[in-house]
Amino acid sequence: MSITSDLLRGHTDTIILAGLFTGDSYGYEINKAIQQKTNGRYELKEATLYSAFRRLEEAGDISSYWGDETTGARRRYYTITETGRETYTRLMAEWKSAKAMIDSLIELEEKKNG
Amino acid sequence: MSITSDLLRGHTDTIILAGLFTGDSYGYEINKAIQQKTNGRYELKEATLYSAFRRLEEAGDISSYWGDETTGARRRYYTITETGRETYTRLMAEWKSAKAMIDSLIELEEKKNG
DNA sequence: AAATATACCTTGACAGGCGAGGTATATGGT
DNA sequence: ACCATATACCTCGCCTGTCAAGGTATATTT
Repeated sequence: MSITSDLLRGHTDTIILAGLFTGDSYGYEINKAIQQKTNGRYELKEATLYSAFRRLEEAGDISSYWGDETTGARRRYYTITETGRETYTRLMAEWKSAKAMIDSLIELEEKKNG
Repeated sequence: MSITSDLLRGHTDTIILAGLFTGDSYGYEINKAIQQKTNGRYELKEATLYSAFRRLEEAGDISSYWGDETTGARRRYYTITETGRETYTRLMAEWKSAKAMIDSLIELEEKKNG
């Protein structure tokens, strides 16, 4: 397992929902976008990516359809649903509170003098 | 699984090392401190806590000894090692970079106009 | 012909978290 | 005397997300 993977764990769904928020996309493209945004420091492994799609579709957060490519490899496009937008909002809020919580738990406390 | 548990996953070791950084402590006390710091919003489950101790001791990040309580339940105290301090420093740095990375991946991008 | 890029998918294993259960000592209430 | 509660430790086995490894297919470049 790579260095950051344990810390990124649990954010996969949020990352995907964020990627779909402003428009439909497909797995390969979403992953390329992630690599670009992180300057190649992070990518979703394919198995992780596609199992996340399954999970999200089962939960009703996204829906999918086959693209009508006449050339090249076929693409399965994903759309974020209204439920998915709500999930995204909730996950964002949870992240903000988790972030503060983690910071307070792992930073060393100043010793209170006097 | 509780709401935040997936987001906290992977931080257990760092939290424990932070708790031991300024002095020896034992499982029950460390967990109480976590509950206090988070105003009861978070706690390490016992199974999680003790399996983390095993992991950290095996890795050489902490060492342990039995307290000499003459009354009450026995306590196993843990000490952070020099290796553990280095691990803590590394995990903190990783957290800072992961935090920035996650933020950039899950926040919605402003549409660039013109 | 072979390598590379695009694009999807499945299987099986691993690791961390955790529910459930167990052990033991001390205190306070009835 | 009995019970609940708090303190304090431990183990077993399951669940879930991640991922290495493998597979399929089309199109382009060398």
